[in-house]
Amino acid sequence: MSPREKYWLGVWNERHVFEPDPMPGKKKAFVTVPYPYMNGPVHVGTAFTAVRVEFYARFKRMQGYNVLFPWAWHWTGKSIVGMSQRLKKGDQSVRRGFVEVDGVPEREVEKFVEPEYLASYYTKVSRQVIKDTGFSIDWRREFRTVDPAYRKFVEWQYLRLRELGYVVQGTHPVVWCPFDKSPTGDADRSEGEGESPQEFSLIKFHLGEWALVAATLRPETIYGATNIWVNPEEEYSEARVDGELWVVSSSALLRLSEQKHEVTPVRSFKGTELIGRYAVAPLTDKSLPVLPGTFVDASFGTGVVYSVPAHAPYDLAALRDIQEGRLKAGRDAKEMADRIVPLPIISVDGYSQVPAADALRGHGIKDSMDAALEAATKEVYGDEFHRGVMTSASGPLSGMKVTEGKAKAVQLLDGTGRYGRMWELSEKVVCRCGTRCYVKVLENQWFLEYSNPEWKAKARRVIDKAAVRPEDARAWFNSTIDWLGDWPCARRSGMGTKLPWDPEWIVETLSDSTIYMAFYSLSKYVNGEKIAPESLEPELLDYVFLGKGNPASLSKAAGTTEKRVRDIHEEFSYWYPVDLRNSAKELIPNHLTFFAFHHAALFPERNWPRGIGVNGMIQVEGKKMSKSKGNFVTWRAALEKHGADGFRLALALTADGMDDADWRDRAAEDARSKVESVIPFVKESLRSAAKRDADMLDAWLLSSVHRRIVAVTEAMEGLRVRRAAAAAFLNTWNDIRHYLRRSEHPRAQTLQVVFDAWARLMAPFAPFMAEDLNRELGGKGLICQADWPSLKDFPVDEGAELAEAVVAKALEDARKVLKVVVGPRSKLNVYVSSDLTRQYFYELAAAKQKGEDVGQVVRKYSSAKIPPDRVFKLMYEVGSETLTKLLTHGNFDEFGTLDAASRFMSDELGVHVVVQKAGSPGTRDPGSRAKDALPLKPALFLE
RNA sequence: GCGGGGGUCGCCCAGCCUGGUCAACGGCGCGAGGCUUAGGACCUCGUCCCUUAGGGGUUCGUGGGUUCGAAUCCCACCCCCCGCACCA
Repeated sequence: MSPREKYWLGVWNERHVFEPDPMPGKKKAFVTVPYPYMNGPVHVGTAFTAVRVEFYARFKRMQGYNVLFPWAWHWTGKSIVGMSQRLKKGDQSVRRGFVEVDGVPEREVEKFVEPEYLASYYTKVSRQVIKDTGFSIDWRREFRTVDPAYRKFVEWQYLRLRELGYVVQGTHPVVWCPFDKSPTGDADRSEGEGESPQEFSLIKFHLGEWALVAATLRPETIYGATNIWVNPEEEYSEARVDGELWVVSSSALLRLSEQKHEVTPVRSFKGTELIGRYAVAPLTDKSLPVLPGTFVDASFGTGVVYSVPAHAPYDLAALRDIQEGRLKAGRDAKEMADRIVPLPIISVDGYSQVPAADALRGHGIKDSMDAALEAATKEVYGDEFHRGVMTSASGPLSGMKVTEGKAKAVQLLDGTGRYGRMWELSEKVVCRCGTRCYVKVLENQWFLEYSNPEWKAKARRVIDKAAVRPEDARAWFNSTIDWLGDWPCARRSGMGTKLPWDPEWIVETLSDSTIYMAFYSLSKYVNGEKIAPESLEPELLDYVFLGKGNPASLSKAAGTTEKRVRDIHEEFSYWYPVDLRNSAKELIPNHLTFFAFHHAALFPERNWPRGIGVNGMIQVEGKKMSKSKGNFVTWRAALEKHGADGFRLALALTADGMDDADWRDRAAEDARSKVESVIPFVKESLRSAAKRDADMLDAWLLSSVHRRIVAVTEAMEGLRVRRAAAAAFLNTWNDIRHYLRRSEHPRAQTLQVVFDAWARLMAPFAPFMAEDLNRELGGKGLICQADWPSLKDFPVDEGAELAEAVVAKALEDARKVLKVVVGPRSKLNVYVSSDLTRQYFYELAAAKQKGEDVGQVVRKYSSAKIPPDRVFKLMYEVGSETLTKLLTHGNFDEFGTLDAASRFMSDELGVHVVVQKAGSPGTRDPGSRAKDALPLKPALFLE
């Protein structure tokens, strides 16, 4: 950190400039960003989202608002615990992540086996980097989501939600890790991302007194079944399942019992025992031989598969393995296999009668261990499912589409009593902890009932009433509200708050983060030890957040004063509702929508959020940022490399709205050098400035600054941060540069007021430099507490703007001419239009604009010898804005303007520029061009 | 598949809502010049094609349409990114 940065941080801190308390009567802005999850250090992505709120906070403060921007840390959840456990187990990749990516010293990593330590370490380093970046945060309100007071707050919230009937219990299949004893979401998996529980059909084949149970996704193919596969190497079990005697793989028993089936094992045996026996299929009553299939995975489904060689590439390949002797089978089994021919029951365009055979050929598959079988299977299943038709060989299904046949088959099978269901994953899923996952049916799971139509309607009204920035995001919110179903809001493991009425369950991490912005009012008192966490009983919180109950008796129960309790309620009432909550767009489908739902449920309408901001995701050098790709950029690393102001400005300039940002080192360096050259530029400019009266050019600069102030203000209100920063920094700078170049003697007083405004415009983005600049300019006090530039000090001067536009246009035309003309170029004659032409132009343009008869005007000025088309064309060319300015400033002195600028134009063009007025006596006009001059379009002639 | 956002002159990107001032802002890169002992930084000019007078031609994913006029409006299509849940 540079000494300058350190200095200003110290000043802001000493003067408590970012520690607001309620100021009744003063307008307020309460702005928030989701607390970051502390399983790692904050990174450039966190910064990109948070800095938008930081800019907005500083902007609003300068506009005279009492601004509260608080911060907190998310510890709730199982990821922190999971990482800690993996480290403990000796997982080197986790360790490397800590050390190499996050930059944690070895001696600290040792202590990360304690999850709380891990989180507290990252909290410590993250807090410091946010402070060093100069965020205008009120740290008095900081908390962690595992703090006792916060737990009390979450308990209160869930008690009230349950009373409202929004928390309900239900049963649900989940991907389950038996080691963690917890559902395993996508992020928790090392294998099998995107897999979710699928419902398989169970079909029972009679084998003596047993039901040999096969699992399938294609029950309609029962009509094409030719045999049954079991893996001779695997262990199978006889067991009583839901009152019947089943035979399935031993591993399937566990899964069945986890899926609410009543399972009592009887005995187990090797798969070989089943080989060569016959089992009877339902519906067709065919006796099918049981054959050895080494491709059968016992830990998938029931470990029993019925074979449909016409339509399943695996089955056909395995059958041929036996028939052609690649797989050793017993003599009986071999004979049984030899008698089997594929039995087609589905026809598909583009395939022969036996699609499986086509697929084997097409993929060059030789045996049942071929890796290409996976793809071949997908292909055949897909085509059959979408385009297949059941043939007459499929009995009652014949003529149906496959999709219909499937439903019909289920119905028929169910009627025989030889049908069941089982949840399964179609691909292998492995938990980060290394354990293979399966589907468990969770009972008595607690849900937030987001499917409730009344709740949905209310949430929708929250969004309708809120300002959503950018506006495009609103449609996404609305479709999310429609789509959202019940959300499991509690789980068994990880850090967090227990459900008060069912302490087996811990409130899930997204579900405890919905209305916590309200807690920032209270946390100030808790941190200041003005109220004890254990006294925060639900009734007291009802008063704090809802104004319900009697503060006198509540304060007594809480062991504090009535005034204290009233103060806390006042604090909440002052700051709430949230004026802006900003997050990255991937939080729309969950957090931000939950935020709307819960406010709708718990708070009266006046406390619903007023503003929601959404930004894009961040990429690094054009690629998605990830720890494994090695392009992970921590906030700390970026800050140290580019300095606080450079880092902030670079983030500001990288993207707007919901667009994804691209973090480029080069761009950040550029931003830094821009910030750093501001003050030298200002000093140098002031040194060469002169004391003189204001002229047209000074008026122009003030007018331009007026436009910039408007642009920055509007962009900031709309959270168009990139646009705002570009206008504040770059465009304003360009205006000043133009002024300096254009003016022979830049005026000190003009520069002083312009620089003063410029410093303020830049202050939200580059606060350190802005403070320095403010001091350099002799400003008293702190710029972060100064007023936003006032438009009154920068009057619009259309005449001056018009004058500059005319000069710029003349220069542009002259450059074009100089570019194409070869030949003499020592002198450029510029002819301003004559009074007659000018009068003609004005009247014609005015007539055209008003839609009046132009012919009359043309006839009146026929002596000007200018075709009206030229005038109309020019009108378009200059644009309605400039044209209107011209027509309303009838006394605009074009000749005077250009004549005064002739020296400047000579310098710019490198030729001597002579400005003359057409029609005045003694005009030198060797090319006889003067007559062609029009207002805003002087004629040119090069000699 | 469903939902959301996008495809602009080498690259990044503005413009699109409210059609004409759009060959199209700004930044990067590149070229020329200035400054400097030199380099860097900084400043100026140029950077679709053609053009010996400010002009012309062809462009804004593709194909149609509306209009005197379309990057901007309408329709169809193609392509890219993101989300799709027990997870922060």
